[in-house]
Amino acid sequence: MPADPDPSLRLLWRHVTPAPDGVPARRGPKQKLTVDEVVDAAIEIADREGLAAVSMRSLAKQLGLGAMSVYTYVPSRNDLIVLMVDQALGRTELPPLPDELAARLELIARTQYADVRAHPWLLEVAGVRPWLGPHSADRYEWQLSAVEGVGLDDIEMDQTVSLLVGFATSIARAEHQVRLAERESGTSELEWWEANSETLGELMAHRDYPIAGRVGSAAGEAYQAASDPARELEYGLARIIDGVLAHLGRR
Amino acid sequence: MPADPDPSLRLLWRHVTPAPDGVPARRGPKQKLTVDEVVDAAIEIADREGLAAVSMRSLAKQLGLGAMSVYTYVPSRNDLIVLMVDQALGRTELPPLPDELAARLELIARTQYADVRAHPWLLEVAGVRPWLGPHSADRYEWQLSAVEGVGLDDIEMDQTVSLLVGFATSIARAEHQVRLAERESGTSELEWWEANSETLGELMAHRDYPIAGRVGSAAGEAYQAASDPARELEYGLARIIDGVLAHLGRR
DNA sequence: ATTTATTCCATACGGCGTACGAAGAAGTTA
DNA sequence: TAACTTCTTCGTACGCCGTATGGAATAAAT
Repeated sequence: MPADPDPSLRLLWRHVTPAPDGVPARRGPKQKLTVDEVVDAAIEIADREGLAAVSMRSLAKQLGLGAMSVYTYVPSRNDLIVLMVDQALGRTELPPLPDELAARLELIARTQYADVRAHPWLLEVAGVRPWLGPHSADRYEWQLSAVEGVGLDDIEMDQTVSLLVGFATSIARAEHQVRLAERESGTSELEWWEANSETLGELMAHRDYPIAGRVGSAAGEAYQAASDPARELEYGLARIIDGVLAHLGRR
Repeated sequence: MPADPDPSLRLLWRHVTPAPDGVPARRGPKQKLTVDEVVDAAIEIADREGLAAVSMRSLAKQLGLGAMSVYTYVPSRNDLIVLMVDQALGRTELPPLPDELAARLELIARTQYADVRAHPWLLEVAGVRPWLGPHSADRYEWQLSAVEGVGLDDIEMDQTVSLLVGFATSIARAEHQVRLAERESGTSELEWWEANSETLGELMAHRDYPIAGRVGSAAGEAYQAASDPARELEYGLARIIDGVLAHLGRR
């Protein structure tokens, strides 16, 4: 006998299941809001101030509810986050797939990158079950369809999609870490460097970093910053696509 | 006039700087412990129970101190985490570099993967400044030396290292997410699937997922789990290395 | 009209990081 | 030696957090 199913699953798929039974006819007072409105409000806060700012109390205030009333819409904060993820993914329409395989691979990565940049708090989600909501499922189907029929076996299709998505996410994450640190500390990256580069140089002078020193300053000059995510995306994507195409060509 | 330098910087490099001035001769009572002992204890907790379990109170208890006494060693929890990162990275000796370029690229990724698996809480670190401690600097120098003199320009060297490290990290992260969810929810991945696969199947039946359905079950059979990080690492790494070599061959 | 299920919410509990200030220890100075 | 200064240790407290509990109001079912 399996344990009870996760309650958030039915909540996730609430829009695709028809009415659960003939007439629901709930008893008590009508709810003031819908689950969608609650989740949208949470997404709005997270977009603006990060996932940490989505507390049950702040969300309740935004909705004009008492703190505990949120729990009549959503069983817990973790479940709320699961709903936020799927709802946020549902906001972007999946673009049509181009004819060229390379362009399709690129599109998988760029779509992921764009979505994660639109909702950077997606990168802060941790400790919840892998998202298996309708919009994530739609997206996975779309991603797989981009590599269907090109000569990859089923496992390789999954791995290729993972590779592209994982890479795009890791670029966005590096970028996000900087913003997060800026928000937490209250000082911008530039201010931090101005305040600390002298000290850092003095400390590092006790050791020898010939290559890192040369590469670091070349990168600093080229980027006018410590890193340039956009260029890293271009470079890595080009290498990965080449690698996948070479793999197929070898068949 | 730049702002004051970050105090955690001097703490990070405390072992490579010589004595700050002739004789330190601090006044008050001697400290019972050293910063290294404090950071080691924090790493021990994090290795065992995750970064969230490293609270100032739990750490103090482990050290036999009052909660606030920890602040005489370390200015804040965030600074502690910065020290933990660099100290943990210093635990692994950087292996010698092989002769073959492909093997060197592989080693960069595998070393990163192994370290992050040894200290999974590294993946939970967020909102702190990019680590610029002595051990991270050593590692960056080592990584760059693996791609030095192979025909990449300085920027590409940095990007190649980023690509490999980012990819290895993203694999480890996918793996860690599962463990984290297991710890948070108290149910294993297998239990969750047994409890929910039926419900999930019923919900997904309302939509059509032809490719995802086929690929998902193929992957499930091959992996005996929802995913297989080890194989994803092999696959992705092979593609990336091919891509980088092709890039060089084109010169 | 009564019962029952449901919403909304006030209160409270045990956690968190850390600001503040008191007590005592170990150097420096008179 | 005595007074002063600086530093460590730590108890207390503040304002956050997620959420358990239970009471009042509401609407459907009986």
